Amino acid sequence: MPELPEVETIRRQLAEKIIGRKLDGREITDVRRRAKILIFDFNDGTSLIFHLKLTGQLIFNGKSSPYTRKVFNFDDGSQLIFNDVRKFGWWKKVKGTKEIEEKFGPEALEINLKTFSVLLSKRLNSRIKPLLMDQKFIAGIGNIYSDEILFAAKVHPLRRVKTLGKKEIGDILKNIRKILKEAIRRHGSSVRDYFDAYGEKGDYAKYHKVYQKEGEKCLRCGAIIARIKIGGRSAHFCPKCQPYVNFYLRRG
DNA sequence: CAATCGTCCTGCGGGC
DNA sequence: TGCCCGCAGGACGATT
Repeated sequence: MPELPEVETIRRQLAEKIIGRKLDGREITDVRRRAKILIFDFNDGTSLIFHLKLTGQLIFNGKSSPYTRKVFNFDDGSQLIFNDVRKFGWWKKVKGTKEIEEKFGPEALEINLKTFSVLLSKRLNSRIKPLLMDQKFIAGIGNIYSDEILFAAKVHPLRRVKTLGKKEIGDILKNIRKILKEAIRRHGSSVRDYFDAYGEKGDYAKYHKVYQKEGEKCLRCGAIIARIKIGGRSAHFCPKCQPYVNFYLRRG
């Protein structure tokens, strides 16, 4: 479920609520995010890290439910509830976060065009959608936003990197920034289980243009949105706006 | 290096 | 109506 915009929304909300509060006597000094991982730093140098995977929720002063897997009790009586229907999510205490943070590629909202281009040039035979979702390549993008980004950039999800022109690479990066930022502004996409740290839904799903729009008309050209499987995952795209190109095109 | 598949787990919605 | 099957936003490891 949660991709970068959803985790970032939760991070911002929790930072406001829990920095300065204490868990078991240790004070929270910072709430950070790396890729889709949420990090609470404590004043003793330890950290508590979370991955929400598909259905995890972290709700401040929420009420517990049959899907509550953990309740974190702050010293002042407030609570943080971890719900997780499918139980794929996890949390753990660590002494430092360096090792974990180094596993990921650059943050999607921090990478510049030069770095992005250099990284792409090392993966010329990869298909673009799975690559954008590869956290070791670039961190924070999942299935929803990769579909939306590629639609906005007019790039077919199966295109191999070596067939992409400079303009297309620039358009992909521009839309990574644009779409992720807009989604953060809308508090993320509530497709099914996602709720923010206040237990409220994000608004961005209603701006999705291709994700879960199979059979609907493309808002840009009127063609019918298609869905295919790529490595077991659904990819949604407009076959007319995002034509499949299997050879190099010189495009400015 | 690239791609696919199985795996963790539960609920929901479509189709019959 | 009711049941069964396939599918779901993530990510890892094994295999080819």
